[in-house]
Amino acid sequence: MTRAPEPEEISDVAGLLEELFRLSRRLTPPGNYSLTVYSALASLKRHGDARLTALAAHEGVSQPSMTQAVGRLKREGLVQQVPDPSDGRAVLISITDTGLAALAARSQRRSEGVAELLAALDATDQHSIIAATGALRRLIDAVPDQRPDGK
Amino acid sequence: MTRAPEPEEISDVAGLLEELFRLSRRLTPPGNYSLTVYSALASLKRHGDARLTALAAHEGVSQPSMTQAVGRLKREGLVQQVPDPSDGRAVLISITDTGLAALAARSQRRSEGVAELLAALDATDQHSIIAATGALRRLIDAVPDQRPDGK
DNA sequence: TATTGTTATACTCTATAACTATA
DNA sequence: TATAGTTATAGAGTATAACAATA
Repeated sequence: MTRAPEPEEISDVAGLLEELFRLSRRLTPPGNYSLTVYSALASLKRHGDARLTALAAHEGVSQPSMTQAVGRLKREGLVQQVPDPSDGRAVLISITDTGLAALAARSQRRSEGVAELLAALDATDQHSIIAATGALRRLIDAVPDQRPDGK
Repeated sequence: MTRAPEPEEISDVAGLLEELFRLSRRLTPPGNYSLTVYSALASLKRHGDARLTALAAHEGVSQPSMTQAVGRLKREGLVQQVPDPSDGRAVLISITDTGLAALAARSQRRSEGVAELLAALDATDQHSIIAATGALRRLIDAVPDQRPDGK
């Protein structure tokens, strides 16, 4: 049980990740915020306040894209943007109570969708998925933040 | 080991799916085809020829969106589109050898990225992810195709 | 000079509505 | 009438390039 993953197992995982995107979209009704916007919001909740550049690097989008995403969140009161007292160039983005509530509502809806899907599986499958969530989260955390200029 | 999943476990899985999108984007260099385009292409390979409407329903996008996606794939020779002999209104989309090759090249690149990420995990995590791939694929297959009109 | 962030501009993806052709 | 698909149009998301302000 300590052998290294075989190439076929790795490509299985890679193919799976591709298909999971489809699932992720289906759990996101159109008309809501984009996946990126929510991902950024979730990141602010999980990791605390962040600079715009750091947020863009973490989400893997360009700085201007994040400027626009944050602009929208700001207009709708889900985040606040304050100047960084220690650096006149920088701004700090933080999630508001409204933002936390929006995130919670969305999580609730998504959980309901996932619960329905899980219910279609047998107990063995359910438990192997649940057993793998921690590992998958660590897999995601292994994704390095993008360097702004790709250097 | 046969108890039903608890609410917290379900929301863990749901939260994970949200974060997977970030990973998915990071595995997709910009400038390539969109995730949807590749998802449709993979679906054609896996399930065989399909009507445009069926493809749109399976991917969870509108019919016009799929018309455009297929149009692009057609222009670049990755799919073929032929009239359905049994129904003059319908068309059948099929993947070409060029399309299969493009899919294989992309899978190769993504597998390399996934291999790097997996290498950052310990053996226990690696194996719990690999052990869950079958179950996760069945979870995805449990997603119903979208009705064109949402009825 | 380098970094942080915004503005300008263009392209892709997506949706809804209106349309054509066939069942 | 209903269904399969396309065309028209608009809005969101994204990128690169050029810019302003600060370090």
